[in-house]
Amino acid sequence: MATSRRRAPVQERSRAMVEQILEAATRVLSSSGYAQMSTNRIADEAEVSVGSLYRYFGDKEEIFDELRARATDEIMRELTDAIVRASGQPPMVGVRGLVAALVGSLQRHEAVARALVNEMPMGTQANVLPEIERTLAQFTRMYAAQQAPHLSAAELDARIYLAMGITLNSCLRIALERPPELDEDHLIDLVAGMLALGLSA
Amino acid sequence: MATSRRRAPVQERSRAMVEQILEAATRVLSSSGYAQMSTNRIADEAEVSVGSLYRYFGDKEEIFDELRARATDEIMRELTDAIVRASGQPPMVGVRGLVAALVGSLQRHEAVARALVNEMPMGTQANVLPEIERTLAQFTRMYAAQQAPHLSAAELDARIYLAMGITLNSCLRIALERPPELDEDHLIDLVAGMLALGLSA
DNA sequence: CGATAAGATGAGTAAATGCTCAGGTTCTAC
DNA sequence: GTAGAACCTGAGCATTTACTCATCTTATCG
Repeated sequence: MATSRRRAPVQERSRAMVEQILEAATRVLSSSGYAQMSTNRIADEAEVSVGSLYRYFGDKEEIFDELRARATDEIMRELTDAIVRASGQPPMVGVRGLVAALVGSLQRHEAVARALVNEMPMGTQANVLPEIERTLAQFTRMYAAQQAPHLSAAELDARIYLAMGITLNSCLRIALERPPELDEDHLIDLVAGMLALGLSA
Repeated sequence: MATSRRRAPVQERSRAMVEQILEAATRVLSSSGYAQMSTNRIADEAEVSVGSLYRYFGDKEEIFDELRARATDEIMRELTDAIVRASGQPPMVGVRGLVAALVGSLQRHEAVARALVNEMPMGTQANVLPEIERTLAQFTRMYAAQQAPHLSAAELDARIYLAMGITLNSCLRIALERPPELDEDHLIDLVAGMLALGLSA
């Protein structure tokens, strides 16, 4: 096991420090991007020594991993909530709710989302946020099977593959870089509409 | 002008070296990604001294810029060809031709495309390959205005915004990371269909 | 040929980065 | 109170990176 030198904080003092470090990391990430997110810089920003940082994080990536894990958890929670709410509603309303939930979640985790999308080594958007994509794909498969039962399995796979990319990409763009003259709600409507049409037509 | 220390090669010898450097850079980029694409590594791979490299390229970015410029030029040429061919054909055939051309071009410039999408600092896919996106947007606007003249200007803007993201994202994914069990031509059909529908419906 | 420009070299520099460790402080439990 | 654990510090090491320059070689042309 312990391939990492990471220790778990046990006293309140150190638990607070871990939080400080993660907050500082988010700030650095947000303002300067992943490439500039060095351990020295994070320690500096957190007003903590590098040594302390390395007591609780085995290496640089573990810090980012923790940020990603936390963001993913929250997004997943909001997404599954949206899926539950969607199940009781007419198809289009449900899909729209999902898209809106995803956009909102990504906005609330801008720093991490941006880093994942723009600057992470190895990983087109397919490999980004894999947990989220899996959950989304599961819902999409169910939805498509219901709305378009005439499609073959291979056909379904192809459409889901495209729908995943389109959903993530569109939601990311709406959340992170929408030009102010375009209305957010309307863009969400359009995406939901295209997805519903593209999956079943 | 000369904010860069770059010299232009005048003898055959040095022109060949510049090519060697660019080829080596592509190889490094392809095998290890943008972050590992250091000047020392490129010089090593090209079997050329760092000093020589810096005689013809002001800094690291200029090397990548040259790769990008060359790739962009070729992709642009293929794209404008496809647009010309599209103009004589029925709408759906034209759109399909464009999508196919883009996928093919991106495949032929895998290393650069991958670097641009995955690892370049600052730039979601909207800002990637801006020249290409501009040309594509121009065509799309024309197409949509013809096929769906009833749409307001704002409505058109919103749809083009989404269509650009979807087109680039889908083409990149089809070109760079399509799972082998999904048929490329069929995916292209689906994308073209969704675009046509999404733009006018 | 001989002079000058173009080309090529690679050890070396300065800065940045990831990470360590010897040494000190604070907390906890008996 | 005191031993021992948990905690914290920051100078500094090893490595990597972008980039320079003194020095040498090759081409051009009158």
